[in-house]
Amino acid sequence: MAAAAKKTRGRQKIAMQRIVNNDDRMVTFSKRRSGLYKKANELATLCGADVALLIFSQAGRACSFGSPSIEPVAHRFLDRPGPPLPRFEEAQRRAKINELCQRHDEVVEQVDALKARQGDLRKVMTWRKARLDWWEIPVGEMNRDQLRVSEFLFGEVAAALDEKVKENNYNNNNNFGSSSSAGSGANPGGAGGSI
Amino acid sequence: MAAAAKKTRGRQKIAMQRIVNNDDRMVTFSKRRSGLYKKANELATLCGADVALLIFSQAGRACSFGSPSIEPVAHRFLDRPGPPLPRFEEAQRRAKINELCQRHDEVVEQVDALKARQGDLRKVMTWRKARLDWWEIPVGEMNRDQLRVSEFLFGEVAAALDEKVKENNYNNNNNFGSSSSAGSGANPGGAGGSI
DNA sequence: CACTCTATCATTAGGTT
DNA sequence: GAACCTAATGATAGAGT
Repeated sequence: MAAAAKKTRGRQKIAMQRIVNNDDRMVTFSKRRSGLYKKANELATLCGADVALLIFSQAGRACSFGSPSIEPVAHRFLDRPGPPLPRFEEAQRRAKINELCQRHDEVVEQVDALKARQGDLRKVMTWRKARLDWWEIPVGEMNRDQLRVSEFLFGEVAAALDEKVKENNYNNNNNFGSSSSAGSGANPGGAGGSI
Repeated sequence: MAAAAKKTRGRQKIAMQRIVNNDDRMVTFSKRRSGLYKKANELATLCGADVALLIFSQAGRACSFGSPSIEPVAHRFLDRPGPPLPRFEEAQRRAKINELCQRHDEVVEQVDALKARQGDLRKVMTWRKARLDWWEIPVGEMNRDQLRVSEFLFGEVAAALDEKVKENNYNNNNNFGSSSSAGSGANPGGAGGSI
């Protein structure tokens, strides 16, 4: 019988040298940067390591990834040898992030399971309702942990939103998941939110 | 003819959580660190980017990779000259935001797909559109309800925890937090453990 | 430890929408 | 750009040396 025509050529080997075509290079940069973040996060998660990753695109745009975060790790390296940093709060924060990531993965697994079973929407609705109820708890009735969660999350959200709004002033792309920084184009003077 | 016995089991999937066994964890650390270096180098080569990678093993050993080298890239990131932007906090905050938002969007995506498969596509689209609109509103102009919604959206992953633990009771047994983080079973009731 | 081997899993180049 | 797809390439877990 006739061989079925392949739909795509699949992944092709590329030479390990600068990609000449601008579009291809930018696409590859974006894809591989995400891949690098993922790998870095996996290393931190699996091995309990602290990882900081700084990237400057060829255009000069700064991107970063850090576990637990950029600054402590970077300074820990740059300031060596020096007085050891107090690590208690860092550990605390990192534990939060890590557990959040772990639980996120569990959520993904659960969702996959639900998809596989096809048709148990009730659980999802229950799940979402429960989440809503959680945030409906009056502040006065929150316990200490809940308050801490609220403060932490909302502080981050507010900051991120603020940054995002600035970006939207000159860029239609308001995808919140983008890891791009504000970039130099938005703030010629450098006074803005660019890293 | 008789099938030859397989010599090895090949690569096996592992859970994305801290590797408990010390030897395995160290081996994985070494292997993946090398892999990360290679990936970072490929990103720098293919895309002409400057990359700095700092790693502290759990034992506190410092490792680094840099293209062209560590210190210039790191300082370029940490020491922004001139403009009044010595805000390291922003950098670390952004790193966390990016990571969390990417993961958040992934989960949202899963839920969207699930709902769409149920035939409720219209609601999903409406919801997503509304969600996009939120980002257009400056934080300072948000009313309390909008802030609460933003908080909810961002905290979706974290807030799912409790329900997730419950669901695990009849699906499969997950034991995360085997090391540093708080155990899951310890706080079944309500947002108890830290994020 | 570092390196090999191999089967398997994960990532991604190149398209398409 | 981002999301999705497919077919390859690439990375690596586990075991052995």
